[in-house]
Amino acid sequence: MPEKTATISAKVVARLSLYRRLLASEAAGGARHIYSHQLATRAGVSAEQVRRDMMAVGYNGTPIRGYCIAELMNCIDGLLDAAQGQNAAIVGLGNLGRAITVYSAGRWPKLSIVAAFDHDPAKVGQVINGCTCYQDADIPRIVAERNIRVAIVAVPASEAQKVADSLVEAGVKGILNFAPARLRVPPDVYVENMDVAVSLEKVAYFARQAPVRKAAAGAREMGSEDAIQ
Amino acid sequence: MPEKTATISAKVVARLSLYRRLLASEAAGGARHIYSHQLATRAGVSAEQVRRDMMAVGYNGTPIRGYCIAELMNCIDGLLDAAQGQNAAIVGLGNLGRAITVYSAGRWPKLSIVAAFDHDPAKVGQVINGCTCYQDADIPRIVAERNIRVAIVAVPASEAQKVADSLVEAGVKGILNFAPARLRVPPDVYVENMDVAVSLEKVAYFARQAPVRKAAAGAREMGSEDAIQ
DNA sequence: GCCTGTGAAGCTATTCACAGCT
DNA sequence: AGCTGTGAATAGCTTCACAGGC
Repeated sequence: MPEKTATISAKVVARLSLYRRLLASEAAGGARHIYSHQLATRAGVSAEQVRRDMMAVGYNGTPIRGYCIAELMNCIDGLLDAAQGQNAAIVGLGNLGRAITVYSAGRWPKLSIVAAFDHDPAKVGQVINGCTCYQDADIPRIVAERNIRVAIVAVPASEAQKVADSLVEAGVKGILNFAPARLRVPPDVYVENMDVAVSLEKVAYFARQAPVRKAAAGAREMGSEDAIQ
Repeated sequence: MPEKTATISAKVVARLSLYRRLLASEAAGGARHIYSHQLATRAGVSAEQVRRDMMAVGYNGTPIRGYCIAELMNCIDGLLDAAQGQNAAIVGLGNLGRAITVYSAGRWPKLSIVAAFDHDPAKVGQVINGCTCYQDADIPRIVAERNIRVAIVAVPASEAQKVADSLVEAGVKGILNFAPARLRVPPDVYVENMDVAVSLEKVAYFARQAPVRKAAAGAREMGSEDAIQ
């Protein structure tokens, strides 16, 4: 088995993360086994999709009881979690940064936000759920000291690139970017954009495309989805 | 009657939204025209991708100067914006809800968050950037009164489904969901999940793959839509 | 040259369909 | 019966490659 680990696609990783959370909730409810179609329903995907993903993780269920929840969770843990744990940092302690920091605290055994950074000196020294806020100028030092490879960027768009540069320079290899800006990073750095503006416009667009209910006699804004161009 | 324009795919809509923002910034900088490769660089996609998207919107540039920024923006506006404007609501005024509300205020001419809801009576009556907070029990009334079709869910996972149900019941057709839960909604309601936990685990995973990854493969992804569903 | 627009090819992701198991 | 695992087919998305224009 000298074969190198085939890297799993981003979509599969995302679903595995979701499955894991759903499985934990099932386990907490006392369930021991689960069928692909059950997990699929909870995740909002098809049963075949779930089974394909099981192929990707290399876990086999049995036709008789489906998947053993505990085993499957272990299997997913083995793929998604760093064996020795990972440290993360967050830059920007506005409302958004605080929300994420609070939400993340203690949520993962193998991944912790261990440092926060902000430009505002008034925030430096604050401690949120055990995570200390440092001056943003200290990014290079702290990131190196704590061996931080994962960062969350929650600063205004105008500062995002600058922040990303210093993070990357300090050794960060993955960035979760909430700033409404596209970051330029070297090809070995993974960036995931959480662009609220884009997503909201998308939702607004598809909300308008929603089929008009037949029963409603007086739907009033019939013209609105007429296409442009 | 003329057949309605084939609905544009979610990915294209997401990129158009991004293009529009980038174009606005270019226009603010005094530019009049832009080439596909320039827009592509700013958006982090390929030039061919940009040209394909132009086909989707039905806008033509010229080989000599590329795309006229003003015309292109108008064209995208015509596709993404509701002619008569859209009202949105946000449920949950914790750190995250406040961050989004503040960020969104006045950002779009054709889309506004006109109401907020929270379970906590202490928050009811607060006004954030002109957006009043109501008791969550008032969702049906206010959503109907203000003709709200778009909603942002920023409540804890345990309450998300309940909130979604009342929103949908009141007529909402699109939901941007920040709660780490999968919502069950009728098929005519569009849901976009912004799952921070999933995205952060994804980033952590690929940050670890970084040393092994081939340098040639740039991380190109759009938004969070490649999540599940 | 360097641009756009686009058929065709290439990839990736998802679903279909069914063999095999218990 | 109902399940899993998976080849095959399908659908969707992105890139290639090149024609056509200035």
